[in-house]
Amino acid sequence: MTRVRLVDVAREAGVHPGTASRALNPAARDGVSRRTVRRVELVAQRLGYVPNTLARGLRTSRSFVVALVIPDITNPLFPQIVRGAEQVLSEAGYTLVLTDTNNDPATEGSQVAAMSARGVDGFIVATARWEDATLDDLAAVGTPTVLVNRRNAAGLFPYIGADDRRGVDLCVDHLTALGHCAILHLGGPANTSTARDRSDAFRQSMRAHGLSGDLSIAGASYTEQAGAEAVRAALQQGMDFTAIVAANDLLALGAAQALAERGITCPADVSITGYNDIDFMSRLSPPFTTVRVPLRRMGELAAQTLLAWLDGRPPDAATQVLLPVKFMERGTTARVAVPVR
Amino acid sequence: MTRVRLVDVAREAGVHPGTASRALNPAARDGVSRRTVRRVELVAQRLGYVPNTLARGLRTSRSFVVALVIPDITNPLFPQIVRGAEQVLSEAGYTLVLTDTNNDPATEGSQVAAMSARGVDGFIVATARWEDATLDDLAAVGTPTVLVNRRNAAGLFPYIGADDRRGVDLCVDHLTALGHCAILHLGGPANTSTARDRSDAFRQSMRAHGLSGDLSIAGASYTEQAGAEAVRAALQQGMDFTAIVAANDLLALGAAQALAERGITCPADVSITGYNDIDFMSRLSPPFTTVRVPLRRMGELAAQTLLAWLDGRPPDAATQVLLPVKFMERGTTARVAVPVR
DNA sequence: TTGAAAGCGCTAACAC
DNA sequence: GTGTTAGCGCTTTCAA
Repeated sequence: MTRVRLVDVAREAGVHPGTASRALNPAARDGVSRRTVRRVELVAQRLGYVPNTLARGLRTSRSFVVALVIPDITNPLFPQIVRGAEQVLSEAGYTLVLTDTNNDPATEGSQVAAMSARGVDGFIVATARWEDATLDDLAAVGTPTVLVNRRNAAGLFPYIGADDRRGVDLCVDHLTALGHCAILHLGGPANTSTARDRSDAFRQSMRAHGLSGDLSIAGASYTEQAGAEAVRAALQQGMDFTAIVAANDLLALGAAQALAERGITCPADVSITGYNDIDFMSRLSPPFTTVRVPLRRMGELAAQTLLAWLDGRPPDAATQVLLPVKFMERGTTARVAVPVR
Repeated sequence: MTRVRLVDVAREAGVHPGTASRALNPAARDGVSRRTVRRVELVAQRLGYVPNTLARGLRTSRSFVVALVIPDITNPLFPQIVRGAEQVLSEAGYTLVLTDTNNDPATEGSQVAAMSARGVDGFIVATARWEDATLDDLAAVGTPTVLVNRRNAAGLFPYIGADDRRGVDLCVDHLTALGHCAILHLGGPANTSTARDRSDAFRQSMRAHGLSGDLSIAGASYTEQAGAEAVRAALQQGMDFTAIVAANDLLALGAAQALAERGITCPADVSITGYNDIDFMSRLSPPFTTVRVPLRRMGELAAQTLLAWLDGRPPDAATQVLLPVKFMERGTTARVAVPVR
């Protein structure tokens, strides 16, 4: 693969490999005469020398590789995070390895192990579950790790997320202002912090409005299908509601679909709010009211936090960054015609 | 990072490191007694031994890493391809590094160089341009490389794509059957094979129907914005058409937007076909008629082709796989009320 | 300022 | 069958 080695450059430049190494390393260059540096650089350039990162890594035990662990790249939420992280990392000379765990904890564990064996310098994890053995292992070993999007119970790693408390507040405020009182919460899968945080926020928000926050169901995963199934079950049970606060856009889409199957239209009969504002939410039919989360920025910030750590500036373990969110009203939420009850 | 080394395992098991290495390597295990194998394996397990992939790679000059080069992960086209490739690769024990070139040839070149320095075993490239210096370099070095989605002029690498000739035929057939004669082609950026192939196909298809295939414009990139800009310019020039065959879904979306700005609605006034059938195309407002391309399958096949190569079964350089496509009529194409001209 | 030498953790050719 | 030895390409003490 890599043809030209450092030895070749050194021989050609008439210096010892050690010297050539120093000349080419910005950090060690000061101990080398300007003439030598220039000569070595010139030869390296002419020969097309490309340092072998593996060998360097073996010696320095730094690989300049960061692993990003995500649950499902086809969920439009994650490409934004990936993009933000990739940008920051590659600018800093790091390479990003992507692992898609397919939402499976076992896959996640083995992938993380494989990455560790590869000697990645650190992890950005977007798959955190509330109880997460993989993260516990990582914490035990002390591998630099930053959580993004989801956090875990242990709280041993810095976390870059969004202000879900506020996001859900905005949804509930908006719906109650439109006259809704019977609001159903369509939560995310248990064992994710996003489900917990948003569902807690929902309950508190409802109580602050003097309403019961107990009308609540949960999707088995953050997918349209799970959202549809949960709402179908709710309808079958005869739950009564005029609005739904979904914990995620895909769940909201599934909810709308389940309602449509029963001839219940949105927003005429039921108002729905989503969460995240993934691409296309604004142009679906009907367009979806949702909460915009700065996904890209989250990816960037996670990468920056990790880079600082790798650079010898470990973050306070308690670091919890909650980026501001924005309510995106798109007319999918309507005033209640006949307030229930 | 990796704490337990092979030496530790060997010492603990009372054998030489070389023996331990053989015992743990399925390929070399036959030259070792069953008892030794078992003992070494047991010790390795107990100590939690994880082989250092870097060191192994340095020695064997195989990294079991494959790089996937894509232009923009936030374009919904690519996560599908990534997913397919990732699945196949990780099942085969390979790790996937993702590089997002942000549609920039220079970035692409430097990223590929960085990956080469990392000693990746091969590349899957989804960013090919028709004239592509990076690919020429890769070909010169002989690095195993498979093209997916886009191919290049040189044709030195196997290519996994879709049957664009047929896909465009289906669009033109459909529109002409509805009475359209003045059909505009909204092509992709020059210097991509997809733009060339689809635009060639369009011209031929139109001629086969006895129509002129010369009504054609092109987007500067495969984005909504570029599509909108191109169509705005076309309208300003006073181009007359009743239908648009777009080279890509995002271009089609941009086209619809530009038309809407002028009060031209779709499909009432103008029919549009997209290409790729990215997620959500079916649920936009209006839903989009488009051509479904088996993106995920393309990723899988590209990965399989590369793996076979890395496994010593190099593909015929002329390998060009064109997977079948499917026309997705969604009512966004309407019969012409008053055929133009 | 530069050269010499050792070694990161592993594997593979060769010897016993 | 197993031990010995050499070395992948690089960096980094230690001497000179």
